[in-house]
Amino acid sequence: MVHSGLGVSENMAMVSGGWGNPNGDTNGLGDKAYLKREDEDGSPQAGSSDVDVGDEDKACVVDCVVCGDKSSGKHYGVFTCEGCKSFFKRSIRRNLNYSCRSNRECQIDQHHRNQCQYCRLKKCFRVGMRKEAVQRGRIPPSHSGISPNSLSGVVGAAGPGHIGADYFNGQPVSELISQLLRAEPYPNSRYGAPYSQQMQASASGASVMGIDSICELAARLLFSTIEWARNIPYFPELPVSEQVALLRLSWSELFILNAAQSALPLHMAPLLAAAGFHSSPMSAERVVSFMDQVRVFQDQVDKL
Amino acid sequence: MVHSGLGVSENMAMVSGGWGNPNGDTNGLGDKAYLKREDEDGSPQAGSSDVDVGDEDKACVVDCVVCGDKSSGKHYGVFTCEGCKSFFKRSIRRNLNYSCRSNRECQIDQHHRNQCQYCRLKKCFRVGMRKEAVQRGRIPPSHSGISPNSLSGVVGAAGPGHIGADYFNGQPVSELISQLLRAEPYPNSRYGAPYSQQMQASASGASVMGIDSICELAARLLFSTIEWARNIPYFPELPVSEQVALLRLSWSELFILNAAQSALPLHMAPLLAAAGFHSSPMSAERVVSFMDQVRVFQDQVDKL
DNA sequence: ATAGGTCATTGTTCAAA
DNA sequence: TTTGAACAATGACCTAT
Ligand SMILES: [Zn+2]
Ligand SMILES: [Zn+2]
Ligand SMILES: [Zn+2]
Ligand SMILES: [Zn+2]
Repeated sequence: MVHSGLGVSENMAMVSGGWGNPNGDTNGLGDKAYLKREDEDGSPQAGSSDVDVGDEDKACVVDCVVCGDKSSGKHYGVFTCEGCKSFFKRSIRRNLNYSCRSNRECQIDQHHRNQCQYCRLKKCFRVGMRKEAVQRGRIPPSHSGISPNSLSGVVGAAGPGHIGADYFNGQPVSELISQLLRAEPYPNSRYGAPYSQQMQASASGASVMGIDSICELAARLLFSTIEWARNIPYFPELPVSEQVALLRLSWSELFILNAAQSALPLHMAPLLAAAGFHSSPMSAERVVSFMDQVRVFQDQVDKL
Repeated sequence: MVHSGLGVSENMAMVSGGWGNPNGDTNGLGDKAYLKREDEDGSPQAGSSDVDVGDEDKACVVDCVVCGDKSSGKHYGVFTCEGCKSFFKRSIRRNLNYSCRSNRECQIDQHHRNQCQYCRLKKCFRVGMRKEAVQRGRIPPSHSGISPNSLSGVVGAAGPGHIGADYFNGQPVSELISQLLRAEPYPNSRYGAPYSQQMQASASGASVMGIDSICELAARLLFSTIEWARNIPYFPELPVSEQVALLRLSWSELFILNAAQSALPLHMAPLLAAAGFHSSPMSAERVVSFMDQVRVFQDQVDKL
């Protein structure tokens, strides 16, 4: 990899592109200019190659145009270091607005680049970094934040001391959370012991539940959900008609959530497989009828 | 179909999917392209894609069937862009398994194709990209590196550091290996094209094969296995009674190996699930009978 | 024409400041 | 919380058959 034409500088960007003009992008057509591998040697006429390293045999590295640190290639249009690259990306992604406590003339170099974010971003734009080259995030943030750690931290709010002053409807929030935790069913109370054991055996691949067991489990889970709702703070105070209306609207979502919490099989294949594993002989009509019900259930799941 | 009060506007569509675009999008074009409804059933032969803007009669260029970007020709069976081509190749080569953080219904277009790898690969299969077309990497001109060490133990006299000098029954080992390679069936010859595509769609979760397709596939696989045996060196020279005896003793193992090579579903659940997905009405006796056969087959698999 | 490969430039991650 | 070194993914351009 010999980048012969190393004479790239801020002047170069202005001359060659013309589209270095930042805001005026009329956006005529699909501008997927990012990733496009540009031709080196943009303008052979550049007789006055300005800052070019005169000895291309010795130094193939180019310094960061923003801060002078060692660059790791071109980023968003110009040669920059990893730091300026990440700083620029974060600033654009989150649309951050900085402010300078001085005269907005802070000098940016490797050792002072973190002194003033405003002037650092300003220099990023000045040297030609293109904000439209910053793409959007690829993988959405995995909101797996319901880890028990976070819960315990909130529940133990009495300890740290700086929380606990919040009230909701006259009750401290910590007490409401405690009520919600108490409403949470015990792991083995939802299903009878024999069913829990069957589920574990099934999960380990030893056996598969039969149709009757699955129906029984679903019924128990539904009752457990209703019992859970009756323990939610302020829920029992509602008129019964409202309680029923709320449950009718949300029972399916609650069912799926609780099933997921209990590792109940939700997919088509395991449920349908159960039909094949019935130990006692069963009428063919019963099996097919069960399958139809499973299919209807799957439609409900898909709509969530 | 309830989901009444979600109040999702087109601007907030992406946000509801779990990823909040933190700011006003910097890409100037306010495209609502993701509102476009995807249709595209499993007919890959549909040369006329849905994204044409009407001037397809004039423009010979065809857009990427997956994301709508400029396509650079047919890749793995359909017109795709370079990005989707490389993405598909990487996914198949490294056997990558993605997961969707949303409802597995992410819209794939040029600007959002990197948002969800699961849904991008799913759409690749939906539009008919064939994973068999992804080769194993550049085949070496002479002969690949099937390590002769394992064979050298049987053949004996394996000098370290040289190959090609070993003989077996008067034939060079390299020639025998070549015969074995030639005996290997082509990826698409084993099943008819429609069945291969059904298998892909099934693997991607789009649909599930029916009972008839599975039985047909099993029969084709069995015939293919016998044809393969007939091309093994020295096998045809055996007496026919010996050939039959060998096949009777090993057909089940060979069947499982070939099925694994072709990613044929082997587990109970997918097979039994097929019984629930038969589109045309079928007698209940037929379904139950199929399940019994699946159970017998599973016993054979367990004995391996 | 369509396989495969390359690698600059994007993305993300996560200790350390 | 912000920074930036390290690693992975993407895709425009290229060669081979
Ligand atoms: Zn820098
Ligand atoms: Zn400043
Ligand atoms: Zn594409
Ligand atoms: Zn998705």
